[in-house]
Amino acid sequence: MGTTQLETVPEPKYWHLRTVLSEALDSEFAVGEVLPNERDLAARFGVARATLRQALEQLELEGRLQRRRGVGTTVAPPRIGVDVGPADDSWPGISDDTWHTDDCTDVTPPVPVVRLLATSPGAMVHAVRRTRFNHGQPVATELLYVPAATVPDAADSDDGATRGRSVLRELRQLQLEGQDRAVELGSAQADDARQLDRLPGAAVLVVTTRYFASGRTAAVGVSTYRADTCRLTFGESDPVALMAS
Amino acid sequence: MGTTQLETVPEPKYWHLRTVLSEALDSEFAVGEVLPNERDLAARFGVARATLRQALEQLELEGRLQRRRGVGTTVAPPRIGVDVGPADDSWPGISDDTWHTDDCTDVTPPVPVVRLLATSPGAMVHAVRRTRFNHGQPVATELLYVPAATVPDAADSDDGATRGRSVLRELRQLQLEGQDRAVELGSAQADDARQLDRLPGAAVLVVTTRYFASGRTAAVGVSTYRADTCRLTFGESDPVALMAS
DNA sequence: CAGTGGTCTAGACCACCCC
DNA sequence: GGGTGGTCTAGACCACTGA
Repeated sequence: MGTTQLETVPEPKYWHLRTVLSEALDSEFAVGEVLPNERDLAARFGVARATLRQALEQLELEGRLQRRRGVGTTVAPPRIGVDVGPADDSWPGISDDTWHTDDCTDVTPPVPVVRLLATSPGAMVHAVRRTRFNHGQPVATELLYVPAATVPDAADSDDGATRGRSVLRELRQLQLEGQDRAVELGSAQADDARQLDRLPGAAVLVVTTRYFASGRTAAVGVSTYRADTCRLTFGESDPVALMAS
Repeated sequence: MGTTQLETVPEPKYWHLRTVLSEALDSEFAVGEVLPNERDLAARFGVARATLRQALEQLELEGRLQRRRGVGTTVAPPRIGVDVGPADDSWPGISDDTWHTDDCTDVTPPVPVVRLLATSPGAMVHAVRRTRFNHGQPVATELLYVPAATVPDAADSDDGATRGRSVLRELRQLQLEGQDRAVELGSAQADDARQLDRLPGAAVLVVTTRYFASGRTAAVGVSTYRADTCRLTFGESDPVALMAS
């Protein structure tokens, strides 16, 4: 990549740097290739390391770069499209092996979830923790909140994962009447970050799903997707359009 | 909080700061209230200003804070939910006054859009630029790419906005056969940033919509939503569930 | 004008990975 | 080990806002 001069314009240096690097990535680097380290790059562009890092952070947020401590900065592959319904797999993860059930505990859900579930404050619900994999990499973690009233027959096994699967099995026996979703930006808490192989505070897309059954909100799922590597897709709203490549 | 780890893991200062500030926002501040300036806050917590800013950036990304140069840092209101279909308003913005048509030009669309439209590379298409408002504030900008073949009768007016409305009118006369969407994280380019009253590089949610008609992709919309203030909602997939508050 | 957040610098040390 | 990115500091100056 050429060491272009940074002319003095009203444009911030880090932003100009981002553009220059972005173009270099397009033309001179292959996916997976390792970039020079930050100190060298900063010297090459004649800026402080902090300024260079601002540009790299932008590019990482955009899914162009992947940085790993102790390893280096590499060119990221294009984002993977992960389907986030609403599709045929009405209940969460039915007929799908992309989700792995990790655990199930009984908790008092956070306030926003209580509002969606319309349970009484302080009431305990099942919380099934799952991880979604794609090409062997974890792309999302999820907490599925299921009031005990929704799944009266769920087994009370000792093993959390087994118990979680039992809750899910019960769920699928219900007639799903509808669902709705919301997507917003968040930052990964410590535990989510660890599961997603990211640092705390990493940008994530939070998908909140409400599942309706028996005329009320039967469950609420809060899924946390890596924002750098994922593009959330919402399937065709009409089956006609399946031909487009 | 009782559960201490066996070995106290060194949590980054900025992350701890984020947590402390977040709790303070919950308990001691009202929406719209102005925080102390960054230099004072940094001194109060005994950290460098850059470290404090890292914490503030997190909170701003999460939609908890709003910072404006020359003014100060204020407590942000809860995110507004903006509907992003697929709803009855099948074609973009039909029966909706939340969108304002700004302009219409003929361009050769960027490569990803060309791929979605399946037009020949280098072919010109109409590009309608619109802005979405919510409570008087701009929340999104959009570029709607419409191949000339889709809207043969669109007026060739001089005024860009009039021309854009003409293209949209033509669109709505077509039978919409379906649409699909994708959501991903991006950073605002200079012009989008200006329209959204943000700085370049601000985090945005990019919604890409394909509209299908006449057995092919009739239009592609690329909408850019402010990630700090918006929660994208996807309407009920079944009308049964309209009772939940 | 004074005060705010935004940008930038030149260092330092730490946590992690791999050889 | 030596090399990487991650955190942190203590300054400086700039761009913008509003009185």
